[in-house]
Amino acid sequence: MAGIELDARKYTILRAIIQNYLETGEPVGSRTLSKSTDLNLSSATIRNEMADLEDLGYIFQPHTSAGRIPSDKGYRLYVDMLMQEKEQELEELKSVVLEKTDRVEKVLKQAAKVLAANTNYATMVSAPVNRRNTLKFIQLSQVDADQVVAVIVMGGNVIKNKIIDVEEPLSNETLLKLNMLLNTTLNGMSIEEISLGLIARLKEQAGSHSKVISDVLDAVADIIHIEEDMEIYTSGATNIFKYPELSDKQSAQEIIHAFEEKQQLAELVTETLSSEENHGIQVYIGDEAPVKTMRDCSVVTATYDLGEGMKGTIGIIGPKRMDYEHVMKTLKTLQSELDTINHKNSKE
Amino acid sequence: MAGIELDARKYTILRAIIQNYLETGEPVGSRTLSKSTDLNLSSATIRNEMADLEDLGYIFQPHTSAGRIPSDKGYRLYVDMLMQEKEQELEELKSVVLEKTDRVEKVLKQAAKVLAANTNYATMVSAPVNRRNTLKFIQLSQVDADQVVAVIVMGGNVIKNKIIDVEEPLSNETLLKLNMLLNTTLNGMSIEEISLGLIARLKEQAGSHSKVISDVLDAVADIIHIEEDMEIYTSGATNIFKYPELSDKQSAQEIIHAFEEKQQLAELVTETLSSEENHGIQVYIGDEAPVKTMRDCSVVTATYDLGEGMKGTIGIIGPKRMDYEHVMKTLKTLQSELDTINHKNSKE
DNA sequence: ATTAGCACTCTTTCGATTCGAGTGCTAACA
DNA sequence: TGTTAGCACTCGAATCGAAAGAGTGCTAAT
Repeated sequence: MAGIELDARKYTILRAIIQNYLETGEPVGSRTLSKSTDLNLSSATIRNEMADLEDLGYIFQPHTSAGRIPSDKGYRLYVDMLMQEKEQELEELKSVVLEKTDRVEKVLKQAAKVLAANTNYATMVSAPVNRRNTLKFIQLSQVDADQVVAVIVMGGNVIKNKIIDVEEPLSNETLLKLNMLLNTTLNGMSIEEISLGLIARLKEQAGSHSKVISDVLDAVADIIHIEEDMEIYTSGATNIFKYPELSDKQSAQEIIHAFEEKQQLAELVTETLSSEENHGIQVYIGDEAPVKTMRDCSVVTATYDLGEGMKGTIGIIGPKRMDYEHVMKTLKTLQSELDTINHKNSKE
Repeated sequence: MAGIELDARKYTILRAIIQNYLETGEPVGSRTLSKSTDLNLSSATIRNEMADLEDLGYIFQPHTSAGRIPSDKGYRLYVDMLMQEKEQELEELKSVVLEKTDRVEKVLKQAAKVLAANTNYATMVSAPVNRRNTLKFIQLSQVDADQVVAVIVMGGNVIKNKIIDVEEPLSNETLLKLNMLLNTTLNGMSIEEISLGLIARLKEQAGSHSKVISDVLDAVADIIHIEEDMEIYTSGATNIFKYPELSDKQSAQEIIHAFEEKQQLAELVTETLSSEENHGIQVYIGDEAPVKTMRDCSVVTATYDLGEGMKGTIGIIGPKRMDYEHVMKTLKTLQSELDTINHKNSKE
C-alpha cells in the first residue's frame, strides 16, 4: 500500500526525515533537508512534499513552526521497508557472546549486557520458558540423618532440588524402592499428565513414606511455578537517560520501574512468544506494544529457540527514533547465536 | 564529644532542624522553628543559636538567605543519638515477611520488596555469602545414556548440580564406586582443603573415569565462583525519584545504574560484612559510604546471620534526609526475622 | 513543476523586575 | 547577661516582556 501512496521522491524525503531525526532527536525542517539530501531541491519544494506527507499521516509537527518528526505510521513504513531488504549477513561478534560460560543463565545475562553495550538501548533477555515439558529422572538421596535431597531432572536438563526433612533416616532399601517407584511411574510424563489419581496410587505404594512422595511432587509442582514468574535479565536500563524524549522524570521513572519489577517485561515476553510468526523479529512502535508503559518507546524483540520446546525472547527498548537497522541486525545475530547453543548443547 | 560542644538547647534546635528537614526537604528557617518548637524562643534567638551551630559545622546554608540544612556531621550526631536510645521493641510484620517461601532466594527477594514498600527508599538484600564452607554430600546419577548428573550439597544446604557428558553409560557398580570414593574422600572438607595432591590421588583411584572426577571438581570450584559474583536482590530503586535532591538526571542515572549493575552494591556489602562491629546496624552518611556514587545519599545496612558462616546484608539507600528512626527500626526487625530462619531451618 | 520571497506563528532565550524568605546586626529591654 | 524587636540587606525563584530564531504556508514569479 505504501507503494501506492508514495512516489519515489516522497519516500526518499520521508526516509531522510526519519534518518535525520534518528540522529539528532530534533524535529527536522525543510531547509535542513534541502541541504542534506542529494536530490537537489529547494526548501520550498520540500515543504510542499512535507505537507503532503503530513496529510498522509507519516509525519507531523509537534507544534506549528517546528520541523517534522515521524509518526508511528512513518516509523512503521520505514521498518517494513528495512525488513524487506535482503538478509543482513551475520557479523562475527560470535566469539564475544559465548565466552566460556557453561550455564545458560550466565550466557543470557551476558547476552543482555552485550546487547546493551552494543546498541545503547535498554535490553532484556528472558530465560527459556518450557512449555510441554517432561520428567526425565528423579533421585532421592540421604544427605543427613534427617534430611533427604530430591533431584528432579526435566527435559532440556532443567534441574531442581529440594531438601526434604524426614523424621528418621531411610534405609538404603527404602531409598532404592522409592527411587524405583518414582522413576518407573513418572518418567516421561509431562506435568499435565500427573493426575490426582496417579498421585494417590503412588502414595499408596509408598506406604509409610507417603509424605516423602508428597514433598517430591511439591517440588515438581514448584518447577511449573518457577516457570510462571519467569526469569528476565536486563541491562542498560539507564541508557534511556540518553534520550531526552524519554528521560523526563515521569517517563524515566515508569520505564525504569518496569525494568526493575519485570512484571511488565514478562507480559511483553509472553506476547512475543505467543505471536504467530515466531522466528522472525517483531517491532512494536509506540502504542503497538502490549505494555502501556512503553507507549513512547519502540520495542524490538526476537525469539530464540533452544530446542525441546525451550523458547525465550531477547528485546530492546528504546526511543521511537531507534536505529532500527542496527538493532535488527544485532538482534538477528544474537538470535542465531543463541540458537546454536542448542545444537552445541545437545551434541556435546 | 557532642555533649561537650552542644548544650541542651542547641541540641534541641539541631534536632528540630533535622526532623523538620526530614519531613519537608526544604531548608528550615528560624521563624519556622520559633513556631514549631515548644521551647518558646523568638526567631532572633534561634538565629543566634543557628549561627553557632553553623560555626560548629552541624548545619549550613545552601545559599545566603536560605534556611539551614543539616550537614553530614549534623546527621551523624543525630544518628548516633538515635543509636543510643533504648532498643526498639520489635514490631510484628513477622507474618508478612515469611509467607510460605521455601527457598531462601525467594525470601530474600521478598524481603527487599517488603523493605522498599515499607520505607519508600531503595533497598538491597544480598544473598548469604558462605565463607568457610564444607562439602556435605556428593552424588552421581545416570540420567541418560550419555549424561550423568552430579549433585553437590554444601554446608548450609547450598546445592549445585552439574550435568556431565559421558561417552558411554556407567554401570551401576561404577557409579556406586565413584560415589563412595567421592564421599569418603571429600565429605567434611572445606574448599580450601582440596589440594592438587588430593585431586591427583582421586583421579588415580577413579582409573578410567578420571574425567568424571574432573568435571565434578569443576562444579565444586564453580560454587566458589558463584559466591564471588554475589547475588544481590534489589527493589524500589525508582523510589529515589521521590526525592528531588536525588532525582536530577545526573544523580538518578548514577544511582539507578548502580542498582542495575550491582557491582557497586557488592562492594558495599563486602564492606559491611568485613566491618568490625558486625551484628549492629551501620549508617553511612554521604561520603562515608565506600561507594562514591552514594555521596549524596545515606546508606543504612544491617548484617543478618543464617548460621554456619552464612552472612548477608540488607541495606537501604535514600536521601540524607532519611527517616533514620523508622529505617533503623524496620531494618532491625527484618534482621532478627532473617536470623530466625536459621533456627527454623536447621531444626525443622 | 519549481523556487524565491515574505508574512506569520510559535518556541526559546534572555534580561529586568519583583517578591519573599531568611539572615545578620544593632539597639533596646528585662 | 540573655532575649527580643526591628531593619537593612542578600539572594534565589517567579513573572513578564521583548527579541531572536526556526520553520511553515502561501503567493507570485520563473
